[in-house]
Amino acid sequence: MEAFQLLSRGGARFHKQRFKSDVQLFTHAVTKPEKSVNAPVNQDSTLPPELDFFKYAQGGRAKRKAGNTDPSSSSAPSRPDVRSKRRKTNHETEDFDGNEDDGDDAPEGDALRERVRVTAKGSNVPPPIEVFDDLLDRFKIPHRLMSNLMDNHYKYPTGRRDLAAISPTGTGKTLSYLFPIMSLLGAPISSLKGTEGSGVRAILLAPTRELAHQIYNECLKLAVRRKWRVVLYSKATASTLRDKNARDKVDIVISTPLRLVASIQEGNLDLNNVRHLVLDEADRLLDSEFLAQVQEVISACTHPEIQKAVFSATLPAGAEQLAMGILRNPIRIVVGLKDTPLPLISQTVTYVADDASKLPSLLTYFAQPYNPPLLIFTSTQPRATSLAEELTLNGIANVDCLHAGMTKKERDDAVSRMRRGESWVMVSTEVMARGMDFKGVREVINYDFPTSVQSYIHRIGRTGRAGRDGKAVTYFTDEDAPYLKSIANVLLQSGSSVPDWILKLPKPSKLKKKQMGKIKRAETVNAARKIGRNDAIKKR
DNA sequence: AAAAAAC
Repeated sequence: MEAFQLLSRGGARFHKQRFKSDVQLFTHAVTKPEKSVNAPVNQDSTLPPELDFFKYAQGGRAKRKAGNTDPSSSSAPSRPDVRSKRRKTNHETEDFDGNEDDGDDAPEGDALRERVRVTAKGSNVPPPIEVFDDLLDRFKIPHRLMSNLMDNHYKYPTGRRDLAAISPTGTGKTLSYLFPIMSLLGAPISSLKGTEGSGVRAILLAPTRELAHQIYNECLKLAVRRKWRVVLYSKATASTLRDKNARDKVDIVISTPLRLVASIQEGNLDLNNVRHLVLDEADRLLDSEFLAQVQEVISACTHPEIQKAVFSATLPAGAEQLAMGILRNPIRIVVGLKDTPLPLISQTVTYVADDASKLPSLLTYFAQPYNPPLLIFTSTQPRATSLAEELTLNGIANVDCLHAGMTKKERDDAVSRMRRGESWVMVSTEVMARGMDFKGVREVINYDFPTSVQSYIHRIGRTGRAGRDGKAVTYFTDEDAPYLKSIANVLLQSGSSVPDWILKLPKPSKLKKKQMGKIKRAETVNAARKIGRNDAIKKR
């Protein structure tokens, strides 16, 4: 399977004239690299602003610890300061390796990858493309697909290669797998007269219904004016596909894992013709609650030529190991730095003492002018519901709520209101944390402290998308103290500043964390007793 | 370390 790389995607507005001049600039910079060596020009200035996801990176990137766990850095003889690496050209890097070449023999694409901070590993990694037109030269891209892409205002390709792709939030991962898949499938199965077997050829998995739906919408945009059958898998669509003839006309299925597993077990779905399997938000799909389901889907995909790909902005070591076990001879691509948010997002943390002080703080915030729409995260469903009610009672306009305890219709309606710009304040749980792309969101508030670094990175990644900047505020209480430092490190790595005293916090020992847990539990039990909820105690 | 999400 031919693999290729996309480099970056632009936002919603598209001016053909501007696009042209940007492309010329871009190409110029690549064909004459020696100029950029001598000239003290920041190479990044040749990037169109939408593409420069790291434009505010100066401060923070250098602070990343030398001993970071990113394996992509291990090939360097010593770890140079990130800031100087950023200005370093391909030539300089080679001198560093003792290579006397003037760079002309460097593997094609290395300079480009360096400039856009993409690292690629694996055998026979094809050179990246830098504009979509390069695809036409190197691959057989159906014309309709290409023109549908242009009609949808995609400006630049983004980092992608089949198999393991790690790229920050809002950098265009969805397109980077949809486009190659649709291109490689070539034509809808209904027009192929059996040459490609029968049955669905691509499965896209996502951890939430909302995300699956969003991927579906993106997919439909690329399928305009072609007879693709793209199915957003649900109870309803599953039942229309009980008939094998109907099933054989389907090209792409987008689903959450459990829905798919249910159909497989009922014998109402066969995945033996699947050529492309994508795990979006892979680390989430590979964590313990989803793992068995995902493995069942994978083992149902029996076609020998299947290409599997995992995508996420975060991939902790455990998840990566699982992923590597699933993938065959994978290429691993990292855009920017793994497990690090974009410097486009300016992050702050706010001390609020205890839970009771959170609402007053938030209301103070709302007393000042703010930039809707706003996304607020809470730790539980009831807290999301009650905070939304509380805000409405306090006169905040157009407050909405979304969590998985609501009905499908309620959830769908909430997302549509958000998409139409009718929600100004959306209070939500982890459901909204990953993948969701609401273009206008300029600010995220973590009302409740996130339960992991990954959760933090994904939550704040709802803003700062497609090259726009964003703001993220995180409330923390005394109880959150043991986890504060790990989040503070994330802020530092991505260019936001952190008060000194937080950095001086001792690294919490496992014992201390345990004690905090016990205190928390005791408090909860006491609170439950007070309101006579003994059932709540038993549950725990 | 822990809630949420998946049917």
